[in-house]
Amino acid sequence: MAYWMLKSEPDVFGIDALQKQRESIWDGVRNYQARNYMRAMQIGDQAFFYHSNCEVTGIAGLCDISATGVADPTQFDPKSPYFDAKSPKDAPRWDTVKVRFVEKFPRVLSLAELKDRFTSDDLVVVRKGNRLSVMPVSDSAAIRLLAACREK
DNA sequence: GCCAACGTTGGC
DNA sequence: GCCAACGTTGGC
Repeated sequence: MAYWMLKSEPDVFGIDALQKQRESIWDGVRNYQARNYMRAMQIGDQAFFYHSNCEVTGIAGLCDISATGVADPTQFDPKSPYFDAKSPKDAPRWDTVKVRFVEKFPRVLSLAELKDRFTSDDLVVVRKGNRLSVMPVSDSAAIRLLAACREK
């Protein structure tokens, strides 16, 4: 089982929304590196849920991957901001995964704390200028992260 | 294939 | 709102 980190703006879709819905398609990713990571995901992998662009940025919860190889429907929807006219219907350019809620942490582990406790080699998300919305997390970093996230 | 211009992300 | 970082686009 592998670990990942998924970034989202909580005003658009945050850990509370996922908890309510239980499961959701992770749509709207339009970056090839991020897509390639999603293509490498396996059912049962776990992903840290990171809140970006908000009051307290940091890790808010945990989810797992419940489906892989899902074509992102927004790429074919002309009304969607994520519409991609160049994506062939028979070979969708943007596929994604479904995620399931696992847990919400007692508090958000802030970016400042992450920078305190982890180096950019441990965790891509603390790297300055990092804009990737889907990132791998090594097993060893994931174990340490889980423990840190569950502290009160 | 290079690179400048431009748009977007995201922390602060 | 500012700005650094970075991806994409398009002219050449």
